[in-house]
Amino acid sequence: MTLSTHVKHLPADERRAVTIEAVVDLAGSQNPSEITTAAIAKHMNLTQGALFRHFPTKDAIWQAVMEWVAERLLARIDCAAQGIDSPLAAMQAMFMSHVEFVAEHPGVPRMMFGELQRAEQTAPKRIVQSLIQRYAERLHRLIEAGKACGELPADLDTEAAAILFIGTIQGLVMQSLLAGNVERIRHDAPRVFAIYQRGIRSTQ
Amino acid sequence: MTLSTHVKHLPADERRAVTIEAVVDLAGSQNPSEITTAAIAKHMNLTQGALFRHFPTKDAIWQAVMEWVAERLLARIDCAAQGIDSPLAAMQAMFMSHVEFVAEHPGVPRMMFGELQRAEQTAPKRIVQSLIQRYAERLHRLIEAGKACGELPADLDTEAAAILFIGTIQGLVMQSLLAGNVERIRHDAPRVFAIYQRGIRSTQ
DNA sequence: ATGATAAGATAGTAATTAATTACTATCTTT
DNA sequence: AAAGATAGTAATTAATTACTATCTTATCAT
Repeated sequence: MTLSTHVKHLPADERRAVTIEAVVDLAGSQNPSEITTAAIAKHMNLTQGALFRHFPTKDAIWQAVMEWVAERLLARIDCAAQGIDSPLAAMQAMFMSHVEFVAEHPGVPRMMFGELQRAEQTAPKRIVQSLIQRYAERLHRLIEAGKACGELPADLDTEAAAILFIGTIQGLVMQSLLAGNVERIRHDAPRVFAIYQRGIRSTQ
Repeated sequence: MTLSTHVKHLPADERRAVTIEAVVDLAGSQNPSEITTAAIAKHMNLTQGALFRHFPTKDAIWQAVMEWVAERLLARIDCAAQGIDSPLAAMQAMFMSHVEFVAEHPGVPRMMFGELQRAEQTAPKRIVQSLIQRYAERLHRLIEAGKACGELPADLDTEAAAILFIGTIQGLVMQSLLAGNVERIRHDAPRVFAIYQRGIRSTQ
């Protein structure tokens, strides 16, 4: 009975999880700002109105999605960097795991960029801001550690290096949007990171 | 009389120019995908319906805006690089003039990114794609010239270097969206470019 | 001056959107 | 097995959207 394909009537928390999954999925193939509640519902075989049994507003859906993204992305990069002694190697592991995350969920960076663009200070926008801040903190710490152990030059501009780290991934995303090909990200990432790495390592 | 502040009843081509200006302006302070024809008209002291005297559809407005952007941006970077013998110095001049353009019109990179995100192949999206392709061509030529004259290492990954060049600017834009401060771009640009430059110059 | 015409205002339309409603089906607990 | 709680449906709402039809006004060549 429970094994039957009758997957309607999910418990509320599962339904919310499925909703988040649907939004992340949709954002991978269409402009996040054009995702309607009707489209979300259709993608998960539900009626549009039923969504509002689980979320009070559409903004609350976006909030839940961005919370999911923030939690998962930070967990991924933390896990990737864990146990790596060399700060530079840890940064590379962070970069690659971030890129892998983006390749699995290409809608993620577009959703984040889309939220940042909003003029009003909405809840989802604040979540993205805090995510990027926490991300930058991790980078700052690693870069400073790299200076301390001599892997990175002491006069390296920490803030600029962090900005460029994130921008590098944005560049890869833009390239994949241009080519209409998500797979490219995985292919280009090591090549682009190699240049970034030389940029922060080289003295003078 | 013509000197009076009564600037209603503009000739059609001037009205179109003012419309483009209004859209570029609005995109600097709000999500481009949320710019309505009513908002455009209000920003230029016109009624919403009057816009359609000069553009057949809203998409035609975006098309005109993106044509304006493509023309101006390419002209700016071409002008900046002109007469500079050193390819590396020319790239730096391109970068700085691009950043200056973005700082003057912060809506531009967001409009471009927004257009690229659209799933359908619209006219404005095609214009953006062609703009970035032409941009990348110029970068490829400069990088190859840099290799030829010995300013850049022969084994530098040209394509990756071009991707990173554009991504670097995207990173600056994202930072300004985070901080809600456009001025930051001008301040951060030289610092970030310095790292990029070391990345493409350094061998191994 | 005056009439032709280009440009703008006003007041619509149809379609789409997020959200709400009344009602029904299903699960869970006693 | 009855009863209450939870989840879903289908239809409808008000607001917003791009776009249009009709009337009015300004501009300019003659």
